[in-house]
Amino acid sequence: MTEKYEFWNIEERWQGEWERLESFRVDEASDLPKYYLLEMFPYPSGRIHMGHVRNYSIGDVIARYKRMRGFNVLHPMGWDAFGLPAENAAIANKVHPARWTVENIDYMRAQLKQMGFSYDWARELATSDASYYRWEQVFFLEMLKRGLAYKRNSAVNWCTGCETVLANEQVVDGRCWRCEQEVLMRELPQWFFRITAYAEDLLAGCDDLHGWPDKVLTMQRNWIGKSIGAEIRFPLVGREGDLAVFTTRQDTVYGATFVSLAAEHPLALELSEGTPQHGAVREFAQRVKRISHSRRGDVETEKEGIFTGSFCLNPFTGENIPIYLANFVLMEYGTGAVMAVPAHDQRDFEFARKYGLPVRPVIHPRGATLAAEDMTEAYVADGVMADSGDFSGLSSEEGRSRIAAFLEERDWGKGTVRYRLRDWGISRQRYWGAPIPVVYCDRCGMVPVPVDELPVRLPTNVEFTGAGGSPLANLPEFYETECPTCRGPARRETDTMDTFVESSWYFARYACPDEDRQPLDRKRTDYWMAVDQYVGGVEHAVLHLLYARFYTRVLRDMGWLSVAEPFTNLLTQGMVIKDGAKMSKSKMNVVDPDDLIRRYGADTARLFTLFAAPPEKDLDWSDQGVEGAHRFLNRVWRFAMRHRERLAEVAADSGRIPSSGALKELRRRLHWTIKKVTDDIEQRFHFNTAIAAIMELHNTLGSMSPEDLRQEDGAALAKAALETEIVLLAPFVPHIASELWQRLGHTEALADVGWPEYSEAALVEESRLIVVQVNGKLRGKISVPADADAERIETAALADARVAAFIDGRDVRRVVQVPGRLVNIVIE
RNA sequence: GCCGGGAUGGUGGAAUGGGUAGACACACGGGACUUAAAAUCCCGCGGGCCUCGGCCUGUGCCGGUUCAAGUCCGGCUCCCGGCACCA
Repeated sequence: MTEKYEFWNIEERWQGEWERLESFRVDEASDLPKYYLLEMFPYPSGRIHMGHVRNYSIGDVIARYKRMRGFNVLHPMGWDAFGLPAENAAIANKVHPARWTVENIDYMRAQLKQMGFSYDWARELATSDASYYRWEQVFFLEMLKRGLAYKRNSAVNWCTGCETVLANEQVVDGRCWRCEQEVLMRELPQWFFRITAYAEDLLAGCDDLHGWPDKVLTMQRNWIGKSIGAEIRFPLVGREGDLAVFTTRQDTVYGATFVSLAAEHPLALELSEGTPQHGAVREFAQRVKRISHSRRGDVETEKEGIFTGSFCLNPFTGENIPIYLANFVLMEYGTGAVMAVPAHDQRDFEFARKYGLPVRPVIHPRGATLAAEDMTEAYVADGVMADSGDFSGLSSEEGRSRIAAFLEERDWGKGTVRYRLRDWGISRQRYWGAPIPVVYCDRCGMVPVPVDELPVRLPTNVEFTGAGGSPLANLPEFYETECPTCRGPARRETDTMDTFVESSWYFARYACPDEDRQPLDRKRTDYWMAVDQYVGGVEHAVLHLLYARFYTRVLRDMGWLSVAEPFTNLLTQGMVIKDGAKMSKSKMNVVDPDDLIRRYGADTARLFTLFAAPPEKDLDWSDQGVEGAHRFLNRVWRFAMRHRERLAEVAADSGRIPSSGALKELRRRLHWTIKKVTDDIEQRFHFNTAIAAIMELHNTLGSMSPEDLRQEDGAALAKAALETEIVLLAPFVPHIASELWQRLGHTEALADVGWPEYSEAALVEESRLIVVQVNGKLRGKISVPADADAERIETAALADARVAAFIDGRDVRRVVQVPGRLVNIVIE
């Protein structure tokens, strides 16, 4: 009688074994080369979903594979534990965010253990622990000292209902996502990280990230958005001062017939002072300022503006040109003022036509001349400069560099570079986040909390009502404090940090999670960093991955790390799709990992998610596909159990060349499979084709004749094939593989077994199948000895009966050979 | 609008430096075992024609390069993702 595949017992037993033996615990005292594999840590939302199963299955294959290849593999797991959902749960269910978070972590940790992922649990961390965020407060103070953290007034989304700041993602159609009240823009003092100081470095660093997908690098480059151009100062008419504008098209400056300002521009109101339109200008500016950024940023919004009543001088043409406010000019980019060139910018063109401003073409396409009256849209391409003084006749490109030089010569401006990247706003008017460690004193102003008084802990006795803004701002026990400098009364900062700050350095903390005297232990981070392979969803292509790159540079400059780039290689996995849509509660298409584990086991769940698609593509969920994966594991199990006794009688041997043809084929396939699986994992993480290859090996093994199995050499080869198959399966389905390995009589842990080697010689076939084409079309197949030379193959091809029939006496013009594969006979 | 990525059987997907298109699996059809069902095993499975040995055709569409194109080049169509009034 053969025993059944009782996955529930097997999986529980091996998970217990790995835990008991601390099988995946690592330290720095190892002679093996290090390998740091990391998957993006989860937010403890309650339970794991299929996206997690996929992400962590992919990571676990790589971790287990690298271990078998002889690496000292760091594979940690933790929790991105601060964030809004905990607070919302507190409001809705009257559960404290800390308790909600801890309970979720406990449940999800158990789920991850049930999946059999090979984490070093000794390094587990949760970002909401003071033992984690205290170090973030240390970093903050250091950044403050270096001018990398600063506070300034900034326009924010303000929900009139909840009386709180909202992230851009929380504004839906200009309304609050939760209470649906109107969202307005409001100026509030906010904390920022000066990521823009690293814009050029972050951009240049992209060129060296050869292990990242091009798609992600492109997105990062676009996000940083470098523009090379010039700053030009337009002197104000009838008063002191000037207006600085930024342009990338200084070659069009002779066509600048007005200047447009953002509503937030410091001179916006001043310039209309004392003019009849002052009231109208004020009203316009206020109206525009209140519109949320998402709505103002809409291309469809009609271009609108108002004349300020003032003029400035275009220093190139000597003309006085009007100054307008315009709703499409952004204060955050450039200088908040643009020189308007209607003939060569589509927005300025529309604006000029609407308000009757002059359109003056100063760039002509090669071999043509533009006339303002005939233009129906702006000519935005490069061309030849005209009506541009001494610069006329130059190409746009040449003109740009000449004018930039000319600006500096005359001190009218200079060539300059601008980035779209903005400083990172990290203030959140929220409870469940890391407190920003500063206090405000009436006498001393803003004072950092001294390092030895850290951490500034989150208070626990908090009411969550969902109204009246941040709970911390309503808690005198928290914000009433004394000034560290003068010991007078002071008010504590009640903003907390964006949760993206925690996830910007957790990977470094995994190197030394128990370090309690300093944030990072340079010795240990130097050993483990950078992360050799990072795995996660592509949705983090910009935010998290850019913040982490920035923060790593900051930590390097502060001396905490030696590397500039945190992640050497990046694998972005696709989404899990069912019935044509991403799995989500609202779509009612969620498959719960718990159900899957209960019905089929973790190995089946892992196998299916790895087999159904290559990692970077979206994965189409299929219940029947899961069944299929489960059936395969059953087949492997039954085969091993059925032949266990026979195989125990022989020693595994795949070196010897067996007698029968079928066995020779099995031996060749065995070695080929090792090569195929190794290459698929090593070179491109294509686990689906690796698993397919193992299935093919199993199919060949399974169709072995009873006669071959009775033979000594047959049984020895079968044993080698089965054991190799189990070892190759180990990274994918570790429980069943471990169980079978043990049942086949091995005492050594499968995780410690080395990855199998293949023999190049064993791949060579005795005879090869050569495809014969006539004029590029498949006409026959011939079998030739492996060592046959080209001449012999050609002769054999021409002699093939079917091929001869197609040639049918016609002249052979040419014969093309692909060595060992194909012959193409070209006839007239 | 700009920047990426993609389109291959009924389905998910293979084909890695142009060289047998459809590996592996799912679904489906037929058969074996069974009193029956499930499970398992075997056979078939792009389309069309067929004298059953084959023949023609086929990788979104149109054209090109090549002895040879899913793969390279030019021009389209549609789908997905990101950014989006960035001066």
